This record gives sequence, structure tokens and C-alpha cells, in this order.
Amino acid sequence: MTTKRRNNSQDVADLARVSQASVSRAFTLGASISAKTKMKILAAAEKLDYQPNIIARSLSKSQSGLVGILFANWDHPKAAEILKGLCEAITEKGFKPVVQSANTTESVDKAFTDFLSYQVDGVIVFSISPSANMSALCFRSNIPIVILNHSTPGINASVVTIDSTKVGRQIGNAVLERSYKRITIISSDAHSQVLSGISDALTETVSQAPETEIISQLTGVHGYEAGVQTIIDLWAEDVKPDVIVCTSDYTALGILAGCRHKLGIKVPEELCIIGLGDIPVSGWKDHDLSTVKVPHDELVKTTVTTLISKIETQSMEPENIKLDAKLILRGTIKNL
Amino acid sequence: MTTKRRNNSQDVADLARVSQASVSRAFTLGASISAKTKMKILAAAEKLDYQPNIIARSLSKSQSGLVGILFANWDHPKAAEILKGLCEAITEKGFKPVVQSANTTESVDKAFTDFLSYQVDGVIVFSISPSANMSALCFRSNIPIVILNHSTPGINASVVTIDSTKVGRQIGNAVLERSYKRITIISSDAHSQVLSGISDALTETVSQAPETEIISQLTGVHGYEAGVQTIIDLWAEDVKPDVIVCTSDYTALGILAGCRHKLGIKVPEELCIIGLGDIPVSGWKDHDLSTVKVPHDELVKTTVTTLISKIETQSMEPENIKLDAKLILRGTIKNL
DNA sequence: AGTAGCATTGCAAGCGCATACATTTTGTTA
DNA sequence: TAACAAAATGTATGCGCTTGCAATGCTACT
Repeated sequence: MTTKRRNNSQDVADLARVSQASVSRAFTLGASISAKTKMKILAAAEKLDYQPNIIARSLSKSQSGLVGILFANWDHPKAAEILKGLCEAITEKGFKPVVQSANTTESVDKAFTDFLSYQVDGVIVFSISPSANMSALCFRSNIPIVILNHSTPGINASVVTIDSTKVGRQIGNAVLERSYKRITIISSDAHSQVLSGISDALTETVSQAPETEIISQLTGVHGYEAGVQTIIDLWAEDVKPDVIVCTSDYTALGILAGCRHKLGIKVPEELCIIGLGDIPVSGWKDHDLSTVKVPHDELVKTTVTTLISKIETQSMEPENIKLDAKLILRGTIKNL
Repeated sequence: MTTKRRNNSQDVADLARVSQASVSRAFTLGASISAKTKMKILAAAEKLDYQPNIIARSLSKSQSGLVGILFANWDHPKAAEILKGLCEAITEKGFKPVVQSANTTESVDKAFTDFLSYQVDGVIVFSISPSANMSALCFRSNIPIVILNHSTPGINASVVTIDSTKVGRQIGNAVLERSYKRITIISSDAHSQVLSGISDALTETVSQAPETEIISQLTGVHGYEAGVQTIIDLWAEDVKPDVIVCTSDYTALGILAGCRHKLGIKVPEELCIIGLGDIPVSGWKDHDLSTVKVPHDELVKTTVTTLISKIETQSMEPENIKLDAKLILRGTIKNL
């Protein structure tokens, strides 16, 4: 079977007895063309299964209409929802998302190189930061970058995150009001700006009350099993906080399970557990975990809007956008 | 700020004092070029931040290197994992994934039209089927389609799914061995080939034992809350199976929660619950749900391999690939 | 009728790269 | 060292589209 060439605008032009340029105009919104010839052309196109070749269009307009999405954290409980939101928002704006997975320095660099090759008009990065080299290269190439849910200083890119300072204060106040005293913070990502924001604001808030303190801070803990193990270890080492703030719901659920099934710790009387993310499981009766509801949908929309606007205005000015998250009090914290 | 043009192969050629063609060759694997000039060119390219423009390459080679992924079911518990696997496998094969979200007939058609415009070399469809029109159009355009986790007759595309007949038999045997008698099947998607495969094989298997039967079959139920409600409704209507087979773990978990927290039904003594998917939560001590482990990773890899091979061999021959899934017996079914 | 003014159309030159073909260089062998 | 094959390089064209510019058609007004 011989691979037959797809029909092109010239084929349509021939059939419709017009010039190739007119065919192009028929498929260009707002181009100068009469209704009559446009009809004629569209009919011919239909007959020939013709679709404008966007690759060729990209070449001649020197903009691809492609947006690169660099997705690092597929384990994020809302990974699918976030990626869906990004893809849909990008598509809605008339662009197409090209997705790459990467989480090591080299693979991230490689992904960016590929994006550049594909002439993407902009890049969205989720839960990781590009290298300084790559962000500089993108800057020189006028390709805006928006980072969702991560932040590293010295990178030439816009950033969209939750307002972790406010979250830290909310948690601090809730904890103080209930007279908890000794706090432990557990997080997966040591470099997360979210973590440090929460940690700082929490520290500051609780420091106002006597005898209240952050007694320990663990990083690199993620997932249910790790949570179970962590609480067992803490108790074994006699490090016994009465509040655990955890920057991941899954980990918090593991801690909760460890308390209930392994150690017999009473939650919330003896120990208060607060997660982050508000995944559906947390709301189930079986768990009823207090957590922080992150406005993922809004974060995602803001990310895309910001990027597209930068693409369209050719702006490379970095922005730093923070959205509010909400503390949700459930069974793992004392009732007032 | 004036948008400066990205450097192109001619710029590199000028700097390296060679022809543009040589630059092209330097970036083409296996092209006829001496090591010396290649060095010279790569150095010049480095200096100029040059990356070959894949858009232009695509145009002249008339193949884009793009693979369209049409993703319909973002609620699938493994959605992120699956999409990650698809993207990584595609990238590894030297292609780039363009992701579209669509779940209505029109949006699916639109997505395909876009794919055609972008000259994708192939399409992967997850959990939905393209219209006959679109699959025919792709066929005419020599663009192979592989559908993952769904199947509709009369479509010109390859299909990769689990072997639902085998799954149905496994479940049937496990149920028979434990002398359960009355079975109810609950699924979300009425048109799923997986469902009908399981249902048919299960029916056939249990029909061999006296007094054993499938007493009811519900479709359109999905999610935890729906599961809770469903079991409540069943008991209210006095429809009381002693086995519930559920084509989604989340729904099964809802049913389990309903039994435990609302109705006081003893699982697995009075009621056996079997889910599908083996999501992590199912394995947690709190739930310990019996389920079917679907080899997502293998399904994904097979899907991509199949597609890429079709692209490379220009084959449009539809294949029908079935992989084995495994029944996992946990606390929600009686021990033997 | 004549013509200014605008809407439509055609013409042709790229966009950046791959590649067939022509030409030059290199290497090999007698 | 001459002669020839093979390797390396250059030249020129085309991939399918957009778009500036020129040519044409149309309308309305004097």
C-alpha cells in the first residue's frame, strides 16, 4: 500500500478554482475573504478531508502553539486533576499541551531542550524548578515559564503557589486555641517553599504562647507506609509531640493509622494530626482527617492564564502569585 | 524589547564556516559528515544556543514525531500513573505526547481533528472510543490508533485491554469455592467491554453450581459515596446478595463502609466484596479489600509499543491484545 | 460616465530544515 | 604517482503555510 500524501491547501485551491492564498485565508479567522469564496473553499476542503497543516503554519508564523508541561510529581494526590486542568485550560486558549515527565536534574534539562526544539511558546512546570541554565536559556529565547507549586530563588520564572504563610498562621492559631504545646512538622520535600512558609509562620505564631514550641521537624517522609513507620519511630525514640503537622495527606493518614492500630494513641485527645491537600479519602468517616484544602483548580487556572498572557504580550516579567488555602477541621483535632 | 529571532542552522553554518546542509547533517544521526566538521559545528551551535527546529524538520520530513493522547477518564484511580507511563514510553521512543482531554462525542471529534491538524503520527485513546467517522478518517490518513481500556465494535483501531473473561472465571471460581450463592454486579460504565467480559464469564462459571445465581446487576454507579448509598438502597429494597462484584475499587470501598458503619453487615461472613483496580487504599489495614490487580504498567507499555511499531512499519492492521489480571484475596472474602 | 476608496484576490517570497544531486576532498591501490 | 572509489561537502529545491504587495473588482459619489 503506497502512502498517499495528505491533501494540502493547493489541492483544495485547485478543486475550488482559487489561489492557494485564498485557501489559507479561508482558514484564518478574520482574514480578508468574501463569504462566497470561503463557502466554496470550505466545501472543497470537506470533500478532500483537508485540515490545515499546523506544522507548516507554525513554521511560517514562527510560533508553534505548543505549550510544554513539565510534570515532576506524579505521586501528588491530585496529579490527574491538575494535569487535566492544565491540559484543558491550555486547549481552551487555543494551544496544545506537550507533556514531559522528569524529576532529575538531567532529565529536566533534557525536557527543556526538547521543548526548545519543539519551539514551544511557553512552559509550565509542576512541582519542580528548572535549572538556572535552562531558565536563562528560555529567557534568552523569550519563552516564558510558570512554575506551579514550587519555588527556587534565582530562577527567571513566574511562580504560582498557595499562600503558605497564611496557612501556617491558621494552623498556629487553631493549635494555640486548643492548648496543644509540642509540635512536630513532617514533610516530604525539604526544599518546598510551601513547607518553609508554613513552618516559619507556624513558629512565629506559636512562639507567642508560653511553653509552646516546635520540637522537631522531619523531611523526606512521604506516603502512607512511611507515615506509619514514622509515628512508630517517634514514639520509640520518646519524641512525643501533641501536634503533628504533615504536608501530605497520605502521610498524615499513615500516622493516624499507626496511632490507632499500632500504638493505641488517642487522636485527637493525645495527639492532633493535620494533613495537607484534602484528598477525598481524608474526608471519609474512617479517617476524618483535619487538613488544608488547597485550591488546585484555581491554582491551575491561574497558572495557565498567567502563562498565556505572557505569551501573548511577549512579557518575560516574573510574577509571584499566592492563593489562599483553607484549614479544614475534622476529627483529628479537638473540638472547641 | 525587540523579540530577537532564534538562531537557525544558517547562523550556525556561517559561524562554523560550513554550508547549512552540513549543520543539518551534524544533527542527523548517521548522516555523512566527518568528525572534525561535526565538532566545529556543535561548538558553534553551543555558542549560539542553537537547537534544531523540530517544526521545520517535521515539515520537510512530513512526519511530526507527535503522538496524540486522548484521555477521557481522569477519574480513573490510576489516571496519573497511566498517563505518566504513556508519556514516558512515548518520549523514550523518540516521540512527543500531545495530550487532549475529551469525553463527549463532539469533544472527541474535535480532539481528533486537532490531532490531524497537528499531523500526529499516531493516536492513543484511553477509556473511550473514537467515532466511526474519525477512525475512518485516520485510517484514510494512515494514522494508526490504539485504544487502551475500551472497545467498541466496528472501529478501525487496535485495542489493548485486560482479559476480562479470565477475570470473570477467577472470580467465579473463588466465589464458588466459598459457597457464596447470590451475586450482584455493580459497575460504572454500562458499555465497558471489561464489564461484559467479566459478567459473561462469571455467569457461565457460577451457573455450574446449583442454587448459585447473579441476582442483580447495577450500572452507572461510581465513587465512594455512590457505593455507600447503593448498599443502603439494596438492603432497603431487600435485595441481599452475599457477593458484590464491583468494577471499581472506590465504589467497593464505599459499599464496605456502608456495611460497616451504616448497616452492620458482617464482611466477609454475610457479604463478600470484590473490587477492581487494586488502588493503594484497598490494601490499607483499615479496608483490606479483595480486588483485581490490573497490570496497568504492562497495559501502558504494550499500548505504546504497539502504536510505535505500527507507525514505524506503516501498518494499519488492527490488533486485539488482552493481558492477564490477577485476583487478590483479602479480608473482604472468606478465608479458605 | 469617471474615479476615489475599499474589499478581494493573486503572486511570490520566505519560515528552517532535509535531501537529491553535483562537486570536491580524501583515501586506496597499482 | 596516477587513477579511481568512497567519503565529505556544497548547491538548490521543496515541505505547506502566511503575508506583504500588487492587481483586480466592486461600490458609491460627483
